[in-house]
Amino acid sequence: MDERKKQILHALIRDYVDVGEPVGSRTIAKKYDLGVSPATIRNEMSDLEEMGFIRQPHASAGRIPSDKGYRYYVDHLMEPEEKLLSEAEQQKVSDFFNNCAAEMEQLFQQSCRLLSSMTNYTAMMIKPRLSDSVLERFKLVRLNHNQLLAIMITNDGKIHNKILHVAAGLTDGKLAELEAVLQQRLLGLSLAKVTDSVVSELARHLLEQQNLLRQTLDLLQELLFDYKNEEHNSKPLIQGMLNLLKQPEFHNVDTVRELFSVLETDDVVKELLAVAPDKQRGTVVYIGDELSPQGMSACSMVTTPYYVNGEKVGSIGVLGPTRMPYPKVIALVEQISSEVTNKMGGQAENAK
Amino acid sequence: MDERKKQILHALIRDYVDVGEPVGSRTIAKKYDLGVSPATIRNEMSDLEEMGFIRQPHASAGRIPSDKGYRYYVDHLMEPEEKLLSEAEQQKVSDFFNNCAAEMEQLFQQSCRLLSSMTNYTAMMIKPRLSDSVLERFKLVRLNHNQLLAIMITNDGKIHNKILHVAAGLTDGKLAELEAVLQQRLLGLSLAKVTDSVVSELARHLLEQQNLLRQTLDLLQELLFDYKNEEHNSKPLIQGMLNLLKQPEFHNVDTVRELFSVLETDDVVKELLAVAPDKQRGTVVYIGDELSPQGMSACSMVTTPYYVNGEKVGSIGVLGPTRMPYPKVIALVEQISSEVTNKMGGQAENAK
DNA sequence: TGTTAGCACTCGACCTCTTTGAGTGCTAAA
DNA sequence: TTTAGCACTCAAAGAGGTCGAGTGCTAACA
Repeated sequence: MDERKKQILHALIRDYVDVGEPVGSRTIAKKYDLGVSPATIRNEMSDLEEMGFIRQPHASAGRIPSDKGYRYYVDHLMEPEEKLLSEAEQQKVSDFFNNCAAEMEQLFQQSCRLLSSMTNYTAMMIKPRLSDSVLERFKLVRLNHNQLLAIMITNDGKIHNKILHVAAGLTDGKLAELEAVLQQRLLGLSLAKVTDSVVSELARHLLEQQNLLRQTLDLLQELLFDYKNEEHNSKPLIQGMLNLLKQPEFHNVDTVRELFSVLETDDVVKELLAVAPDKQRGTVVYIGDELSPQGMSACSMVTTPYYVNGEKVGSIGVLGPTRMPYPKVIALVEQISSEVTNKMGGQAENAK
Repeated sequence: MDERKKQILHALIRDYVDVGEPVGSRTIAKKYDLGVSPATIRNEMSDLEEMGFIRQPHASAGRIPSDKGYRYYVDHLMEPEEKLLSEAEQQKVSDFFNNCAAEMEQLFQQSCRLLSSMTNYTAMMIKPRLSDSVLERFKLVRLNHNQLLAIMITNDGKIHNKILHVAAGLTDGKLAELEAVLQQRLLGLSLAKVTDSVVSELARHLLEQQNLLRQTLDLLQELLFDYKNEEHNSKPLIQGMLNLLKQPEFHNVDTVRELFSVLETDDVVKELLAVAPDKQRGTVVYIGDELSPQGMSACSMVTTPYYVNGEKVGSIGVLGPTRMPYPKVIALVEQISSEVTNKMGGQAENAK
């Protein structure tokens, strides 16, 4: 892979991403002046094709990058200055985060929407796992003789409730004791750490010292059960699916249907977003067939994690056609993810 | 509009809904035996076209129903027996509602999904307005010296929270008094009725008798503010947009994009669903251009309200192409809405 | 007067054929 | 090793032709 081949591949990809049509040798010679004639470029392109970096949609057409070509571009060819956001974009992002909602749930939604509108692709995000959030307050409030309201406040500022049915014999005094014990044992733990084992240890403790009913324990189990499953929370946010319809790649309804069906099964998206941060530090780009699920081979995905206290708690990403301006998209995703990280960090401080 | 014309229109619509292609005079003569020749039917169809009930997509094609034709069909031609659900469908619906989730939010989502999967169209629903739900419990819990947790439980079983910041001077005693007054004045009122006027009347009362700070009032205002706006709650549920892609009417990506954009702006959908129950008792069918927003003229919508304690609290409906089997869809929508009504009634009883 | 048969006519769908032009690969010369 | 020149390929777009479903009209019939 000599220098000139690199230049040609780079030029070809830039042009194709821009225009969306197969690029011929003449075009490259004219637009990007490499100091050689189209014929030379043709020879080089022939080599590049043999190496698998580009291909011809049909015999008498120009070349388009293959997945492998994009991969090489992303790994070796992209230049730092391509990644810069324009003045206006920079402005738009920081404006948004200066004025955005304080509430977490809304922040997530709106960040996602911003990302999708600025890239014109589909943005997706997994929210921090609930089980990572730390229990900051725990309250038991009596509603009436046999109903109790359990309140948990976590460090992300969320308030969780559950109505518990209790045996009639629970006096106010015992209730207060119970609350105190629970507070002592559970506060400061992440919901994940409030595992069954902690709960059951607590059970022994309560049974011996406080002489409280086993039933209370079952209730606690029940209370935490939802958050272990955390079905509703783990559903990824997806914004701007319609943007994809604007792309010429998706002008065929069947393709669209296939792709959207995949997106609708949240699991797939979740896996894609979730796997990324564990495997590798920072931003990950999936190109074409690297997206395992069927029906997405015409797509690429750029994802990056965001952090709270230095720990990866979720990811945010963009799904678009393989023919996407990778540097721009990567820059945007990273910019927004870092803003989210900031906001989350700030928010978490405030709540403490 | 003589009897034979009606028969021909009826036959034409049934056939077109079934097959999806323009219907010719020969087809009608063969399939539905009206005892007359194609020529006669041609003459009648010519009249029907002049009257605006049917039209020709192009000169040498068969006829298809116009919006007006569907309208006439829905208003005068549909026969009760067309509306019957099959054994299997009936079974599916009742099975679903026997095993469905107890929680409201899930019930709504799942009902919507059921409706969309059984019709193969898009189902949509507006949830009961929060401001209609009645305040059943009200609690103030102190978190620390300057934070208060306000808890409201409404008769739909929902728990609402808000953290309030209070002046440091609020003693436990005053807090209890405050809670008592608020309980006395607010319980049993719908959130809508807890209007600014009630709040401000309460303000006077508190200021005079309890000598509590104006600040507390502001907090209460703030507390209720969310529920008056109730942004998040009023967002309509939409399920099965992808189903529409299966319809031949939506094989053109531009049409799809236009339609989906309309659906994405919740307001439009909300209005459609919301207007229905006020205007008229029971099920409403919008056909083609009767759906005011641009980009939906190829669609029809069937909506019907559901009730709690005899009052309309929301609606559920189906959006599909104008070429839809109206009787079936109407029957399904009504069936499911009545099941939802049942469930809601039952649920409301339990919560009390 | 209403109904029917017959027939000419229309027009989209589909097929084939041709033209056009962008782009290549190859060869021979610089 | 690079370049110019040229023959070749192939999709896209357009033109022409056939087919068939379906109509409208007219004249005959009950």
